[in-house]
Amino acid sequence: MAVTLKDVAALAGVSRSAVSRTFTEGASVSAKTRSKVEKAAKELGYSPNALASSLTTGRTKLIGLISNNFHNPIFLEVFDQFTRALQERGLRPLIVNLTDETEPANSVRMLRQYSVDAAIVASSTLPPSFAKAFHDAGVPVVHTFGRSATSPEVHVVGIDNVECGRMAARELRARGYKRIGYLGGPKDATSAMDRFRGFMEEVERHPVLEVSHSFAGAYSFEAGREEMLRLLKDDPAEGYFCGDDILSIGALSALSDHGLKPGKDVGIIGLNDMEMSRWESVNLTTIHQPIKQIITSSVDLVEEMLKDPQRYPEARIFPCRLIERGTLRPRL
Amino acid sequence: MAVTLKDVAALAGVSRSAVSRTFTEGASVSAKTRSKVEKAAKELGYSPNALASSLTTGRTKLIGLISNNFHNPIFLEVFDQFTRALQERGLRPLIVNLTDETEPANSVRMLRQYSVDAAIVASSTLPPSFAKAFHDAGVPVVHTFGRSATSPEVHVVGIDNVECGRMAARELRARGYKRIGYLGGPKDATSAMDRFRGFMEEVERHPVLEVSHSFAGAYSFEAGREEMLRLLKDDPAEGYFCGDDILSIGALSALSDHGLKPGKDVGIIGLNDMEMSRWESVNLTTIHQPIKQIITSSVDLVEEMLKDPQRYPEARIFPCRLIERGTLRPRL
DNA sequence: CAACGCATTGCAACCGATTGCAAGTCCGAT
DNA sequence: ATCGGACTTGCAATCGGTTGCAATGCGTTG
Repeated sequence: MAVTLKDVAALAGVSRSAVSRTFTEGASVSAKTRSKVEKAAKELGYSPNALASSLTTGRTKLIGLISNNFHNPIFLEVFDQFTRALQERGLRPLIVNLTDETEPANSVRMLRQYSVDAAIVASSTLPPSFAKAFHDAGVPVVHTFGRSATSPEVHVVGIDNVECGRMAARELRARGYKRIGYLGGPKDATSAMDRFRGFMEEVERHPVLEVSHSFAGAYSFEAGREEMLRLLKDDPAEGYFCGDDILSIGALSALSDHGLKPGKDVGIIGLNDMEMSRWESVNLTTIHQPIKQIITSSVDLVEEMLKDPQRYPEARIFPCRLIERGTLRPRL
Repeated sequence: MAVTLKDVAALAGVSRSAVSRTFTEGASVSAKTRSKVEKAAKELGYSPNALASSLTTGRTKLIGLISNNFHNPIFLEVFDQFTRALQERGLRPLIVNLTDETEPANSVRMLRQYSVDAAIVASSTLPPSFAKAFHDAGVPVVHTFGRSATSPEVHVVGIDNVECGRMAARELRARGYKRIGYLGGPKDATSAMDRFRGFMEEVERHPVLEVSHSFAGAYSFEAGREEMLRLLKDDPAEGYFCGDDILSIGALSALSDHGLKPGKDVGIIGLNDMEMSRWESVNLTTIHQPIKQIITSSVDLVEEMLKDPQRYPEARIFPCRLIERGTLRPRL
């Protein structure tokens, strides 16, 4: 059915090796042979079978992209950036949607079956052990948005979530909020835990602050909204750090239900600075996470690993910064 | 490096064929051999190389998923559904992000290089000829969200955009809007054209209606907002059909800038019924497109094609329905 | 006990490419 | 005219599996 090396070789009147060589960078072929082959290839509409060649070269240019976050709009930006960045380098994203899986075994097996050159775990909720499983199975891996560590077991690219937690607490305090709350993502998400830890660290340095906390069921609008509705039934705090912009937006929706004005009646600070947070109707004060740089850097790292699979694990942590908008009252 | 058939065969003391056969459904192996092989395989942590086997079987279970719409939040839902549906059937999504490409040649070549079993073009903007290019190159293809036709050249799954345009016009008229407008997606998007056509068809049946139209630069929040800001400078219509929810949401943001209340001062009806449209702060009256059914049906169709590549092309068109929320005034 | 039939097994060719090696070609230099 | 060296080229083995075919072994039957 499909046109193969052999067909081209036959038409061009050369050996199969000659054809192979005209299609591989830096191989030794005369101009004459090359042009004969190219002519024949064009005539037949030949393009080399990447999978067959992977057998001998050991490279597929396939990169597993594993994620479990298909409900947070920020991930549309993430996918866009990742697929672009990979494509620009001639790499092909093979997607794994974890849905509710938290065990790496299946993904590891599947990606090994397809001989991916490397894997990217794009998730702020999965523990380091998840990414480690790929490493242990011999699949080079980068954990993007993973838990930062001073001595990581696998490559990690992302932000310092603990520091972000501190930053949020500092901001709330700087604006005179006394009774403050943390409204985090799922309790078992590493990012939710780390942000919480940093938040509490900072709070505890200032005994005057009164603190409460709760965890939403997911990083999603609905979860944020529901959690805030629940909080509003009791005795809500004056200002909240929501562990993610989409939670914040859910929370804002709950506030509006109760006729409360964000930034005036209740303070909200998010994290991510996603596109939507800039919308006038949202106008969320938030901590900016440099998504684009993180992703570019992740893919750079993937390329480095392809060159040197033994590369010593590295953590690339990017700084975050406050984006002042309308959901926190001004600094005192 | 990796464990191969041969290693397992050696350890189990059988031939390579025997190992291969224990891993292929319905092959003839005795229980004794099978258990020996399984034991050896487990011991070595063997799992078959899907790419190598694809060489002889001609099946990779790789499905190309091609899209150009990474800025419309609806596509997060789309990707989630697609990746899930494919995985459930043991198929693997290989993503192609078209960014700004509109020529199929590159994608076709790439997907052929990776011997995908089939391709799904998920786009409401690309013309039928785009999907046809895959078909012509011998890659079975389904065009999801593609232009519907009575005699399609390739499989199409989606909605009748012309009818949606009519429906929108009918609704605006039924609510007493006289000066109405179409605010569509990009001029060259098939969905934008078709919705416009239906809209105009219906309008022309009622000479009392005064109509205007314009096309946004993209299916995105920013584009919708900008277009509406531009319209508000002149002499805006009383009610608009926005070609997509995300355009509508952009438009709503522009209205709010001008202190205009949707549903009261200006009517807006969208199309898609994405998650966000249900948010209280949005509360968009819109035409629901049954995304989930469309995607499930698309993947079903892919499976059918794998069984019978010569399958006669088919259009599966799903009905849409109005979702009444707050951005259109009540029916007269 | 021999012959038969069937399930199981291994051999070897093949899928579409790459690559080390040895043979062949071409050229200029002596 | 001869030689040496640098390029080209094709052969054949290989990557990790699959599969048609023939051989083997087994139990059963007459």
